[in-house]
Amino acid sequence: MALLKRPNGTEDILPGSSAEWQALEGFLRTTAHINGFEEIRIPTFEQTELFSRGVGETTDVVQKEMYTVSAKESTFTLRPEGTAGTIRAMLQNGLLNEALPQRVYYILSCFRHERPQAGRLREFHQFGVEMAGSQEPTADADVIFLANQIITELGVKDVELHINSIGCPKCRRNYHNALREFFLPHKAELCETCQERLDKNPMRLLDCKSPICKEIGKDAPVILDYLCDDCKAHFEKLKKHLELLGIEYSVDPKIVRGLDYYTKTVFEFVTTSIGAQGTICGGGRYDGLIEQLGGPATPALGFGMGLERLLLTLHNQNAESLAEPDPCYLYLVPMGEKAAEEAFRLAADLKREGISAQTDVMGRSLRAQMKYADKIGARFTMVIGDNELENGEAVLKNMRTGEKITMKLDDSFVEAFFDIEIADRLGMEED
RNA sequence: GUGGGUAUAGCGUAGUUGGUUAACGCGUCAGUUUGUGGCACUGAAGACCGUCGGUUCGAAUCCGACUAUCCACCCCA
Repeated sequence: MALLKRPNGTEDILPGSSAEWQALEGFLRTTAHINGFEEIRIPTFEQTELFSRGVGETTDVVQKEMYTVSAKESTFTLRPEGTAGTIRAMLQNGLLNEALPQRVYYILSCFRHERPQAGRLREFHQFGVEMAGSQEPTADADVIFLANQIITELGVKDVELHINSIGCPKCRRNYHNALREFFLPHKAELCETCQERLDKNPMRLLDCKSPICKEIGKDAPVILDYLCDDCKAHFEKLKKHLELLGIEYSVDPKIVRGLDYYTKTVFEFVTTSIGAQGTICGGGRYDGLIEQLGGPATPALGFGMGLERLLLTLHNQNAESLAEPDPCYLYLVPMGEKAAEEAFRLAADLKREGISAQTDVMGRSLRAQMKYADKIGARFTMVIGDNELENGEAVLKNMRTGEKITMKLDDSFVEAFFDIEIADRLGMEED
């Protein structure tokens, strides 16, 4: 039988690294909570229209990257991002009728049919937050603070925060016209994609990597000069608050987000450590989205953080692992039928008390059992044979130090071992 | 969707100008007298050399297609 393989662009997270994922997720949860965000959990698939309406009909994500599946009489789409579904859930459950602002976070996987590459998967995991109800730039600073706190406390290096304002629909229209006017005379010289972009989304021209387009675009008009007074003031106040919080940033007028819903503030945390896909975190304000999805006109903003990219960055920077798997604490080594029964029962007693304990299920010799205990990193072992059963005493061996102590095999055993485990854990922390 | 690189045991690799039983390290399993792991030693299992087709007396080796994978474009987290 041929072996079935996992689909292209997906990953298995194996026992060796799941501890690290758990640690990361735990850290994200507590940090989000400290910042006033509570978890929301939403379905993996939604009605396709939610994304075409929310993310934008013309975006690449909607046009060519969605996994749309039909089941029976309906068709659904696997979420390509978290914002649309989260806003939908908030509206459907009336969260915007509660005290504002509403702050929610989520950890979920997203699906996009792209060609996989470094830092880009077809199923990837995202931590994201959304804050709804405030139009104040302080809200923007509040959200960026959380992203910044996460990245700095994880010890990620070589990350820069880039911010920009792409204005409200009004200023953007003016800017688009200015851009078209600027580039039109050079249209023939532009690369093929840029010729298309000129029509579809002229702001993308500024982001092109082709040297010719770059050269032509050098003196192109800058969005920041086209912002209306309101958007300009918003951006200025955001910058002031970032400075107030001691968050370093640079203004990058070339940042353009590919999802249609963004307005005013957009930002990215970018690293150079993981190849071409260096955006670890991206987000911004989307004041029009909630209304677009049929809710009351409500300003909001949020960000998404790619967890694979985050871990990839930490690994490439040789950061200390976030967590090591917790080992087995006591491995019982029985010799003989009777002892095996006793060891089996004893291991169960330990497990009921929350102590991770194992014993032989392979029918192995003493020597082989000791080797196995060593390989799985067991902290302690204890051999139990006929002598031990008779004397009611057994020798506990510390596998790290080789130290041996004799313990009574009566009712006091579990409690006594519990104390030893605590002492060992404390000792480990000191190392 | 468009480029380019790569494809040999679970992992990492070797395989000389096509030539007979495809090699090595790590890992796995068993053992080195049922009384204590790490080191060492002995042995074993494990590969239709990515798939299909072609050239040839003969292909892991040359050619083609496909698939997977990696990197980049595009796009985004």
